[in-house]
Amino acid sequence: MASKSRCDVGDPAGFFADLVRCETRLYNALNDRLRDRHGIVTSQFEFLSFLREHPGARVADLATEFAVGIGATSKGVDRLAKQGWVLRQPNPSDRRSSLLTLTEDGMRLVEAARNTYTERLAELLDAILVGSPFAAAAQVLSQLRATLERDQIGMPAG
Amino acid sequence: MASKSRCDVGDPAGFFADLVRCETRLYNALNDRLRDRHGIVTSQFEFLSFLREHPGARVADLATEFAVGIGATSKGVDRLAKQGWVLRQPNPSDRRSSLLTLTEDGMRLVEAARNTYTERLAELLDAILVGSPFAAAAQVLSQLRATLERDQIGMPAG
DNA sequence: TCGATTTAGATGCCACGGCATATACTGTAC
DNA sequence: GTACAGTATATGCCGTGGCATCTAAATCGA
Repeated sequence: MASKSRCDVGDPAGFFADLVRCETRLYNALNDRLRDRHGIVTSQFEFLSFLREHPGARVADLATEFAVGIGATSKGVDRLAKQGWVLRQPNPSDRRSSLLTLTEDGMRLVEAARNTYTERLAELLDAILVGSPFAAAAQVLSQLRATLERDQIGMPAG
Repeated sequence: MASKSRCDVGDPAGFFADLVRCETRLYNALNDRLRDRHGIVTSQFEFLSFLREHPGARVADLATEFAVGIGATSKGVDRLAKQGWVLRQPNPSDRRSSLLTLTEDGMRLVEAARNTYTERLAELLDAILVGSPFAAAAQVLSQLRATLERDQIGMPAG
């Protein structure tokens, strides 16, 4: 029902519908588990995780990575800072921006949450990982993502 | 970078990250185009489109389909009704619920928006549809979606 | 038939993102 | 150096969703 796959070109609408539904449900399921165990939601985990891998990143870097508006990103960082997980340090080479780093608490949190996240995600995707052309799907999504990012498609205004 | 694809099981986290990023950007891009041309956003188009294909559906049917809370769905339907696109008709066999249908205006709107939607989506996915194992990816997503829906994973509370 | 449970949906409060705008700083032209 | 365009981000207003709660109606049990 979902993907009718006409011969030439596939079914973009069906593909996209499946994409959105999967994303929604997986995101919700991860939210539940992360909130339950660590008191954060997936979007917060993603911010923290990015900062763990990119210490000293700026607000704009987060906004670009996640295709979220700068304003929303700024507010999100504010909330993480208010919880004592993220530190804004003045940027010596540009006083308009701050360099963001995880605090000790933030580091501990993201390490713990990462286990939960990885584990839950493996559970959720387990059924699909075996006996499916999973690698092909991963490659398609990876390539699609790269194209969208290269062309800056879907970046919000603010 | 995105999907490192270990041999045995793939990279669930990378797969999911790509999934979310693609969904975000495609959704944003469709929002822009639909808002510009028809004054609605993708979530509204999806509701209207579902009602076109399922006249007489109830609020709970929309909530289940889109994995959105019942409360939020009720409010969304309210807004569509306030615009004169959706009609709530009393359900003769259960007075707690209403049967939802599109008005004439709603039908005209969804027909027009569907062209925009399909066309823009084809543009966005065009690069990926050629020269990629697209069918395999579609199949993986379709199967994943079916599994998540069967197990009612990721349904919000309200 | 009547009370208890369940179900459908509506509503209130809150968190969060989009967008527009304001603010502070930077680089550039003169 | 000073005005001016550009950049980085912070803030305010609004729309929307989650969750908890409320009501009405259906269903179940004795």
